[in-house]
Amino acid sequence: MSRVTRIKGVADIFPPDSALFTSMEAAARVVFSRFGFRELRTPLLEFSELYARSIGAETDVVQKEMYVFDGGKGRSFALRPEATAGVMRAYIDAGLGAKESVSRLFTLGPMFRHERPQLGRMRQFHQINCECLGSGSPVADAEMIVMLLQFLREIGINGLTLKLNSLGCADCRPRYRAALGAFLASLDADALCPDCARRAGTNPLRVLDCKVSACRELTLNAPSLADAQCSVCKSHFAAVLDFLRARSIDYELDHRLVRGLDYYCRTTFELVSGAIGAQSAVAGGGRYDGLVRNLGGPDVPGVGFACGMERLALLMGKPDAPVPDFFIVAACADAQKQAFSLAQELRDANFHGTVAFSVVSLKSLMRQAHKSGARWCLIVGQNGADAPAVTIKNMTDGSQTSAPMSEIFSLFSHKREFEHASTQR
RNA sequence: GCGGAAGUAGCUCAGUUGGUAGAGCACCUGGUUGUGGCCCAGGCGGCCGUGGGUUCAAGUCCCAUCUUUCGCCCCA
Repeated sequence: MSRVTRIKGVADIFPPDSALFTSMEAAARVVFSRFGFRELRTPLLEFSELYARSIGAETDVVQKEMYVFDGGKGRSFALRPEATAGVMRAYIDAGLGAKESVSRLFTLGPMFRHERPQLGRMRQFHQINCECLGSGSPVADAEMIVMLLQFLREIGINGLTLKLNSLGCADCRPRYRAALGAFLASLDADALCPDCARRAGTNPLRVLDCKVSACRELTLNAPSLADAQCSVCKSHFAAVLDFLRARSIDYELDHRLVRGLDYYCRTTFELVSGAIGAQSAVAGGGRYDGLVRNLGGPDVPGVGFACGMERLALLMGKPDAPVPDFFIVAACADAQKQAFSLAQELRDANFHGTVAFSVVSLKSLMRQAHKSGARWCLIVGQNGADAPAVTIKNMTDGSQTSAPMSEIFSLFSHKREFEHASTQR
């Protein structure tokens, strides 16, 4: 019989990693709610158009990486490749803009992109996402970054590099884009790498963060994005930096930090790690002031970020496996029913533990008990058939005591006394 | 879409210029033992990813193909 297989790029998350994901989600809920953020759960499925209009029809994410399929009635559906667009759609749908001046929302869950999988990059991956809609204030930008760092601290991740840049706004960025395009066109035709030669026409800003050293040298003399910005953008960015310095937050200005999603403007930021392989960006975000209006909603500004849970998990310490309170073995097949019932009584009293299923030798069962890591092993029905007795063995020091079945529950419930009594023997 | 590496026991991997398929862990049985742990012995377990080719003979050499993985690209 052929074996069923897993789709490439999707993962089964087993312990201990599943515990990492659970604790990440718990920490996100705790920290973000301190900042007044509420959890929003959006669908995994949206009309493809949503992403073309928000992320950008020409971006790699939309053109090459999105899972698109026929939704019937001539509509095209897509599995969400990121969360921001869906949150904007939900915000508009619910008319939140008319109900509150500022909306603070977070969402988390799986995203889907058809890429070649590698370390820290899956086709189904998981993100934690925060969006603050309704304020253009630099305080909102700074608060996002502060909140992100506090969340990371909460899950034990420190020492990431915060990179910052400003992309300008709808007024000044097109001017810069044109100037940069003209500069790139003035270079030798084959001076840039093939990718950049293509990008120079489609998205010249992306040439700035090409990793090929030749391209980087050529663009050293390119017009400066910072200089080209209007005074409003400049003072906005200066204010953001000011707030960060007020909290002694270290950052690096990186004028090559150009986000690949078209909707970003003004502040963009990224947190990178040198310890998790090639996919070093752990979190990224920025401001997207025109986005809601472009999707047919009110003209509200917004700022947000996303962080990749798989990449965070690579940076987190592995948690200790939970230690069960007890492990029960039946000394003979006749005792299985009593072992089964005793285990359930203990679980009703909030102990946690397991029963050995197998009917192999007692020696083998005891080996399993040791492997389980349980502090106590209860051996049922060992002392003859007449009186159902239970031997309680302390797995740490090997001491043991026997008692009738009827007394075991109270004995075990008062574990402290029992522990004390067992050391007396 | 493009590169590099790797597919052998349930798991981690050895396998010499081609010559009968190996170890450790895990599992089972027995022995030993005042921690039924540890330790010792034995047992169970393999279409050597798949399909072709060369050869008296292929895990080993050649070709194809699939899968996994690390990169490029892109992104979190």
